[in-house]
Amino acid sequence: MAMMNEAATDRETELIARLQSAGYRLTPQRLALVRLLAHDTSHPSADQIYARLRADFPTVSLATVYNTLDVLVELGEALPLDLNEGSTRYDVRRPSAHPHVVCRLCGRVDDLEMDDLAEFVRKARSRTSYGDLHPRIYFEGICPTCAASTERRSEE
Amino acid sequence: MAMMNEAATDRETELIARLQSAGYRLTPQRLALVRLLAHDTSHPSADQIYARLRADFPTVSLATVYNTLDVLVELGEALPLDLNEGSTRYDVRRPSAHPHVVCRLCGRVDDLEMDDLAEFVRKARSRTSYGDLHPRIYFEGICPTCAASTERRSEE
DNA sequence: TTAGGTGCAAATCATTTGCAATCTC
DNA sequence: GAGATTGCAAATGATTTGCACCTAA
Repeated sequence: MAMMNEAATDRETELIARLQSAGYRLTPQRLALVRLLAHDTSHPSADQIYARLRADFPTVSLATVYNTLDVLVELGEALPLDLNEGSTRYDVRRPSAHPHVVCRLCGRVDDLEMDDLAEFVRKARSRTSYGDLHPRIYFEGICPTCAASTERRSEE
Repeated sequence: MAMMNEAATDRETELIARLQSAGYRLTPQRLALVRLLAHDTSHPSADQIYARLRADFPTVSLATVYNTLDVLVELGEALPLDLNEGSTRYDVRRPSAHPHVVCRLCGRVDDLEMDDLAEFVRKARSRTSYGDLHPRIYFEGICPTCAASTERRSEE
């Protein structure tokens, strides 16, 4: 647990440093947004980020949220996830491309550790004439919570 | 070549049979759409299908194209591809989930043969508590054509 | 005759953009 | 003061929907 908090704090500091050294201004909203995202493991959408940010900054606009997310993506510090879910979700804690699982029912998103991803990508490269290949991998499924409630329902 | 045409014709017949046995009417538009898709290897978007269909059926509407595509997807005969490209592309020739490559520059889409996909999916299943897992895998890259023209441009 | 199909126009929803006001270096 | 940042409202673009008409078993 101590490790997790440490890591999260590190990520926050890292992001702030990154934004500043890239010449971006660190406004109160941006600071709050970065803090939010550095600690958030839920892979939120722009809309969800907007809703949470408004608790502290009632005047913040959705456009600003999108703006800041774009900046983070440009810097390679946020990974946009297109999970066929309507809206784009963002992974700011681990911005390098990695697989995810999405719950088909509730939209919950989790990271998926695939230690053989590199091998998989290497094989893909060897089987296509396309260059500069980057993986976009996720799995649709049913999360444990939804599975449990579905089961309960069918037992009735 | 003979094999390809045969396979394509088979797919066309297959699709027609599938639609009819599922109780769907085979209207002239649907027939034309199915024919188009059975032979099309370009993974077209609804819009592209619409444009081509209008050559033969000037009054066809985009809503009808979406309708018919939805029917095919429901029957498991079309694979919708969300390639982070703005619009959904469709693979009707090989409707079972398989990896693709997309060109970042021109949007070209090709199938990618990954004979170890099953193994990869098996490993994913063993590493998550999500059930009923289905893969959504594609790679972004630069197609040979775009790579060639980019090279040419930088040589000038 | 009746449910399935069709076409049009309007609605929806995520995202982007124009622009004037504001802030920061 | 120049350039970045913000917020609002309007624009965009893919997809869906409401609804009246049509058409084949």
